[in-house]
Amino acid sequence: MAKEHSARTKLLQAALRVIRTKGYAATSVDELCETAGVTKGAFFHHFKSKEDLAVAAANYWSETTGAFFDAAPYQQLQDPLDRIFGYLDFRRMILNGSMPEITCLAGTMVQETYDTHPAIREACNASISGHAAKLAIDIDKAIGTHGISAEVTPDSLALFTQAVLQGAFILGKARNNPEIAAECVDHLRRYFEFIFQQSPEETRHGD
Amino acid sequence: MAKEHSARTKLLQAALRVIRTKGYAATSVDELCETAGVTKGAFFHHFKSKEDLAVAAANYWSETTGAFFDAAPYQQLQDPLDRIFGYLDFRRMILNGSMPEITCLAGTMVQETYDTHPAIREACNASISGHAAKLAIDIDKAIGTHGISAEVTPDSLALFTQAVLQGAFILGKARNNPEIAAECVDHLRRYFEFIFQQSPEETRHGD
DNA sequence: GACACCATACCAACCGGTCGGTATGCCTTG
DNA sequence: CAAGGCATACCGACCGGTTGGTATGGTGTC
Repeated sequence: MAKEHSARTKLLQAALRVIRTKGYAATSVDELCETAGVTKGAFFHHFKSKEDLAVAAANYWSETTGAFFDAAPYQQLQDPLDRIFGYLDFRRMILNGSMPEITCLAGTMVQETYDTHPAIREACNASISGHAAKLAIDIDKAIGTHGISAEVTPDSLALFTQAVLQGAFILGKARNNPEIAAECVDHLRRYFEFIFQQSPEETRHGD
Repeated sequence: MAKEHSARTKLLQAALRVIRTKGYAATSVDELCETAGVTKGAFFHHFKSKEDLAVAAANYWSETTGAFFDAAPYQQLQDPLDRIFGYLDFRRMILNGSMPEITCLAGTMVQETYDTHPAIREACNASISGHAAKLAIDIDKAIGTHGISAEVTPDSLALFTQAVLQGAFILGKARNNPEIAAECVDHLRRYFEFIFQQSPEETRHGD
């Protein structure tokens, strides 16, 4: 159904790049077609509307990023707590690049569509909440094996990590500098160290 | 220069409401005029372009929110650390309302304009970074009077609070529920408690 | 009468979406 | 295997409506 270099896939990849750069509303169908190197006819053959493309792009985003994190090296660690810190260090490490490359499509789109395009909102929510749910599993296990000092639920804490990341992207965009995003992840990591009562020296830090 | 019910002010207030609901690009000049109850002639008399309106709206946002937080009751507290927790509890308290009412104009606009409209990006950055700078002053004082366990800078920590808030808004929009935003502020408060070594019972909690 | 303030009429460019048509390949039937 | 039948993939001209922006003229106030 989804060959590698079909017009549909090229349009989805173009959508990731363009929408992350200028948002959903400012992205025109014509520009998408030009970036993908296909015609308008191809666009409306595969997607019944611009909104439909946005939903498909959010789902495509969920699939590709899901596979990306599933294949990350930290997933091989046995201890769930190690995987959590591995995840945080990994997220900090991949903050290298330009803003359109490192930001989240779902977070960008949902900002301007949550009230006007329910279908897009739901697809973006599935992407963000689904990603958090995977992390919540490890958090739950880590609480079971390592204990915890504060009363926090795995789901709430996992969603908080996504909030920090989304906010870090906004700060990075506003200041035109991804560095601040890395600092935010550092704070987030320190919060996890506090919660799981680890000294900062006990685990290796990103750089 | 800025009478209370002038066409200019009505347009700025309309911009806050509409742009926070559907974003900058999806907001048309016509809709802004209709919402404000003025004509297009008035719009282009006061603003030389749509982008100019956006910059003015971001500055208007900085002014009004700045005055709002300056007048908040927690500012009367003597201890800078009390003011910090007062700020966090206040931010949590004002998370009542619909998403367009409680979200940040600057954070919403900068997402879709950072790469294409430098003037808007800079105005949004001034709003967010300026707000953080005020908080950083109290953080700096609190570190001086109370000490601190981890090595964090006031600026970095203040910006982190803004990242959490911005991310909390995105989560709230994605899940169509402001409640998750409040939970994020709870986590943020706990992080501050860890950093300043306060037990959670020592200070009064929001509700 | 100069100026700020605003209303009305209008424009060219661009928008999302439609439509008639073509190229290709697979399946079926003889 | 030849031919018919049909589905998928794609093309690009075209459409009505909307866009940000302009041009011009009126009206109240100093």
